[in-house]
Amino acid sequence: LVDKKINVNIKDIAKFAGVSVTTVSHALSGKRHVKPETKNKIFEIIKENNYEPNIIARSLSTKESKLIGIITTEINNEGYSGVIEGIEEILGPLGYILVINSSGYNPGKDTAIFKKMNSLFIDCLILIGGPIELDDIISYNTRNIPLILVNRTSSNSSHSQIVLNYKDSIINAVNYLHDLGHEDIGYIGWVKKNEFIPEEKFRGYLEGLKINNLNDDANKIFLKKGFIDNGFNFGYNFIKSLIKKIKTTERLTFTALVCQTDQIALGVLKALKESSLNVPLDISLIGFGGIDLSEFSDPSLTTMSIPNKNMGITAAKTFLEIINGDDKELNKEIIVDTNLLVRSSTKSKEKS
Amino acid sequence: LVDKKINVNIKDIAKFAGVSVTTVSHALSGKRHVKPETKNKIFEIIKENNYEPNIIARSLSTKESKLIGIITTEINNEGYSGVIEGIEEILGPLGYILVINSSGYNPGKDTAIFKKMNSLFIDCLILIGGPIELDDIISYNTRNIPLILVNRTSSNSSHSQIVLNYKDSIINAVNYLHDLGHEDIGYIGWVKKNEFIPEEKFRGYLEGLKINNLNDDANKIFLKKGFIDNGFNFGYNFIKSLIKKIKTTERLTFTALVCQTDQIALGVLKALKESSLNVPLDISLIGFGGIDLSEFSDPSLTTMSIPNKNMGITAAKTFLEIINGDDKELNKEIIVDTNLLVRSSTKSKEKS
DNA sequence: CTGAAAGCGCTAACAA
DNA sequence: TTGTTAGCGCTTTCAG
Repeated sequence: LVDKKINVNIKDIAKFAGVSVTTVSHALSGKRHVKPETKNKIFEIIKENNYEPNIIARSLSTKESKLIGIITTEINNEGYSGVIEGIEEILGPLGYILVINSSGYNPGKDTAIFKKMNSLFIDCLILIGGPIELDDIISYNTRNIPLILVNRTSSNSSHSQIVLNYKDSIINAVNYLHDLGHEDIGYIGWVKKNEFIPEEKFRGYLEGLKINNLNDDANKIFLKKGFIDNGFNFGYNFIKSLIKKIKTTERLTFTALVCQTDQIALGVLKALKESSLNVPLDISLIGFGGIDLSEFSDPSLTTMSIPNKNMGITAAKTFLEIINGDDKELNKEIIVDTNLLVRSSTKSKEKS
Repeated sequence: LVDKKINVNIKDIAKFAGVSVTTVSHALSGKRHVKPETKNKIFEIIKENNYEPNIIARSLSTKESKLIGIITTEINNEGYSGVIEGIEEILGPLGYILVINSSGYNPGKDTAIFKKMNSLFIDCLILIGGPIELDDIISYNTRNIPLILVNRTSSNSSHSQIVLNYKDSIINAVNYLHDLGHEDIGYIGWVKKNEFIPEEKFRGYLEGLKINNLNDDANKIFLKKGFIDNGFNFGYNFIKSLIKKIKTTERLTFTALVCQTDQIALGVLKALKESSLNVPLDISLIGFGGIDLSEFSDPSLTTMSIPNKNMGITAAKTFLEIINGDDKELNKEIIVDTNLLVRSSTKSKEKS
């Protein structure tokens, strides 16, 4: 199907300009001086013929590609596409092209993708989300390109990472609720082995309680063991069955609830409303993420917002620093903070 | 920085196996018979050495790449990343890798990106969103790869397209509102020269009125000329100033409003609520898109939902049909329908 | 059933 | 300031 007929190539340009391919190559790259007149003529001919250097051939020769590999657990994820947007904002204008594949949550899939991308001579691999395990990928990194993790951590140290301060973020959330006068602060979420982020958030909750001289109480902690694939439903169903169980709504063990994600918070919100519980009058709710949705729910959600696009920008800049910098430091770690967005799902608890 | 040290290559494998590179190549591609024992030995050695064929070198030779180029106006767009998700779901398991760049709304940028991607020997270009203009891209398609448009149309015919039935969708929306008893159905949105989709939607509105024997009334049509960069704000501000102008809310010219996008609808909704107008009691609202947000607003939004992921899946399958099919048809057109999602922002108008 | 060798379009070492 | 040429890792024609 595809025609084998090719575009005009460097040899053609050289011929038209009456110079050697080397000269054309150097006129293009600027890696050695070319007489201005020659250069001008070459560029003229390039323009005339709409010549575009062949990236593939160049890469085969240089083992570099101006390609940025991105492996993400899911592409259709507001936060992750925000990160990608940030990466592209910085690297796009510099001529980089993004090569993207998603690994789902299948173990080993990311490694398989990376092997392929490696053979594309990508200049950098950015991993967005995913498990702690990274050894395989590192072992296949035969060209020692920079590895940058976003929303993903690893015990291994031969990579850089842009990481949210999950623990402190949740501590801030607890502080904020306590400042509002809440003493009975609950937590809803999930944890899973080898999933760093949920664990870290929960740790923040416990630490936040301690800091505020509050006791952790199993009756206020709703922690599912294992992965949740739909936060909305999880939050919604959880509250529904909780309320069913306690029959009378008087007996809720908490006046404020820290939700591991905005999605969970929104599900919780919906269920509470359906049970005629008012947010924030009866229950204060705080989410995590700052997804678009959180602004438009009713009431709008107070949340710890993640600067996704900025994290992408930071990842891109980190890459540039690594390849341009003097130190060639390969394992930078950059901590990013969330912002507390105070909206309408939290309220001070005055009556006691 | 990057080590020039390379991976094990086909020559190494050939040497280890005691055969020629040709044989290894053919064992891999299956394009000519290789003695089973030889084949087994080759695969054994490949496995032992974690050999991964170099895509770059292969592409340079074959002018094909197993790369799918995607150019989109914006990557961080719920609908578009839904499309991309669908594409990847089909093509990922087949070994394709996505190469993505966004053009913003800069004229000509898509062409520049395509020239680059073309030199990467992408096997297919999928364009998600963007203007009608396509001639430049087509003229640079020197390898005659399939061009597939999603959420984008063009007068040119040397491409395939997956296109929503915008007009009929809006007609359905109008029908639905009329069935609910509404006679005063308004429209809010924008149009712009060379932007097919907004125009087509508006046309659907006018046609819907006609079908239902309703008159189009300039007082019910709120159409901004020119691009809107924030639908929420547009809808919100528009209603705010409208209500300010008419002073008394009694004099709204419509009892139901067709909104060009969900974003606009949500902005309108917010403004109406702030003016103590009840949706759907006072005003019925219908959106377009079916974005996540639309489900969680209060009231939840009745909307014509776009099957984004399915459109991506359809685009991917169209590509496969083109390259595998017998007819090699290069200009398929596939029409996709929206679904009317009846939720809580619309209500029958009984009193008159 | 298998190999040798040319060639894809570019870069860069070496030479001038 | 410029050119010659080998080579990147693969596919494929032609020849056995």
